[in-house]
Amino acid sequence: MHDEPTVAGPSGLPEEERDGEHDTLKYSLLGPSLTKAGQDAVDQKKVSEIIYHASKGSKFFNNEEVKDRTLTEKITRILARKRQLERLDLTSDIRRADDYIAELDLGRDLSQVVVHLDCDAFYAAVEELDRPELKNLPFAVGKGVLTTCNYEARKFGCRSGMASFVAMKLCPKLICLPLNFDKYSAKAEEVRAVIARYDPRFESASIDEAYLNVTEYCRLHEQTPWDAVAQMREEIHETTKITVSAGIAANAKLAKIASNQRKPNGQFQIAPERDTIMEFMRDLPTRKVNGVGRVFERELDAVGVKTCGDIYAERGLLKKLFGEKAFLFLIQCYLGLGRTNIQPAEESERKSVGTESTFGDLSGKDVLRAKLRYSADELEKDLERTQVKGRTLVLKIKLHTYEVYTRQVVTPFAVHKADDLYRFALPILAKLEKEMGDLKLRLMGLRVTHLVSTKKEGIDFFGMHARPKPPSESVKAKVEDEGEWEVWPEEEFEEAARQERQDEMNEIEALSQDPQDAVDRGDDPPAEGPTQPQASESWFCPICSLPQPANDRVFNAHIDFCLSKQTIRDAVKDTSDAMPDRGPRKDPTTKQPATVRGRKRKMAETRDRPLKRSPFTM
DNA sequence: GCGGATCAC
DNA sequence: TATGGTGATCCGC
Repeated sequence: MHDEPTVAGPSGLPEEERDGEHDTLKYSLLGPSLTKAGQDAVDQKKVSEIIYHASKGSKFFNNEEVKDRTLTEKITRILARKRQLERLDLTSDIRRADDYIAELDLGRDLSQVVVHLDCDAFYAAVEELDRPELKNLPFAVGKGVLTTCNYEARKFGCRSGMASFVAMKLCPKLICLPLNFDKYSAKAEEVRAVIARYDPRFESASIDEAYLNVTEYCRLHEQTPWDAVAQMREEIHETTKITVSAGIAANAKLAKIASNQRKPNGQFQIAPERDTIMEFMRDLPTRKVNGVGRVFERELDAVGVKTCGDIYAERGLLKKLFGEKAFLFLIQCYLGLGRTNIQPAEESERKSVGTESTFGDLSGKDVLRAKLRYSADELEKDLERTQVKGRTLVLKIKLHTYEVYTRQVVTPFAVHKADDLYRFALPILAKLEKEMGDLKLRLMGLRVTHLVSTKKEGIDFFGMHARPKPPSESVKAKVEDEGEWEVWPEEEFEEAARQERQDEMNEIEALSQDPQDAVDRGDDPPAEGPTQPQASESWFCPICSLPQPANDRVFNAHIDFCLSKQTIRDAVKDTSDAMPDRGPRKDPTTKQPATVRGRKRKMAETRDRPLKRSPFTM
């Protein structure tokens, strides 16, 4: 682990006394999965050196260096603030912290038995079932970057998230397999079928992790949690040939930590007693807690908090150093508190859908537009699967230097068609090109947020047709009291949706007769004088090619106005001129048939999709 | 609300 | 030679 004395990183010396300029960087380069199992017997110092020298000089490395320096500076500021605070009277902060601690401790719930299940090296384990000859060979899943690797490979220091070529330096015989998501999903379903017998309301945390509340199960079967979990693990292994590790505790946070203690193929219980829990947390490195990553670990380490027990001594400072949320989170770590309500993910919880892809360094306006078009096409597919559209569109780019930028626009209507995604994202890209000169990119991505459902019908697992959900109230109003189980007629739905979109366009047209009107409606304070386009500091609208003032709001207002003047077809034609080597596109107003396959995929995804929870809140 | 940063897996 | 994709949250502005 990282407390190996010879390894760089949070340990030993206080942040400011550490001499080796690259110690923190070397620690960082070890990757985010240090807490994962299988590394205990590995010489981390040696691994660190190999990674460091394999990476040195690369653009990736240079960017990591920059990030490391930035973090070091931030930590310097944190320490300065800490010294400043320590000269002040903190008794009231300490009292407030103590009040909060007392309140939480009083409400501590030890009545529930929560289990965290984690499949061991899941993707690798699934691959191994198909190819038993891999059993005792070091191998990994994932090209370019390892998604996971088996324990044989971990002996060499290989880890998930590691670049393949680095892993090959550590383990020249490493075999890298391509990903087979469908296979893993299918196997995950098998595992879930078993665990559902122990808690039908289990919660999928990811494809290979789940939380269960087995309180009821243990009561009904008069079984101890330990025995019930041992039996469940045995049953999972027998029926799926997959081994899982488990943590048993009074809440999700502790169960998660516990499941890491006896990996692989083991289980660990933290008794539901206050003193046992406090004792366990006292010596637990902060990094073991879900929500504390490499950065927060370093920051905490710098202020003298290495374990959860160390949090108490600094309780009067933490809020001012790290903010309210982090303070509350840390106090809960100190006390070993976490949520106890375990429940299945709900469909409605999704907040965004996006795609991104990495390619070799690319530049050139046309090439980048082709990439943007590709992103739009990919996103359209995902939006169809997930049955949503979004009112905000986010463009993400990563320069060849690994610097990341995101820019977003609020679209005049909720978008999901590739043509719309492309058209509304294009001005953002054009703007970035204006801002930063010709871009050389290694990644581009698109995401929509502020989602609106486009679900036409719900089909439950018995094939029954549930009441459809129209795209909005305005469309819904057009239909009389439809039956509870009636299917929304496809054509009528499409027509209504089309009409709604046209209405929205018309509304924009009406509101934007003069771009200045749109500007005036913005919530910027009124300018001193009317904003006139200034040729010297202007951008060019990618649609009408006229110069526009270099002001975000004005520019966006103009884009809205400009787009609203055009028919969709015109805009498509317009953009396709800048797009060589692309085949004919379908008419964007044409109805897309909802395929049976699409629906099946959607349902599978809905079940697979984990419920994302903030580790900072209960 | 936006953009950067962090985190999990 | 070469370092991922998806989604969420938090913070500072």
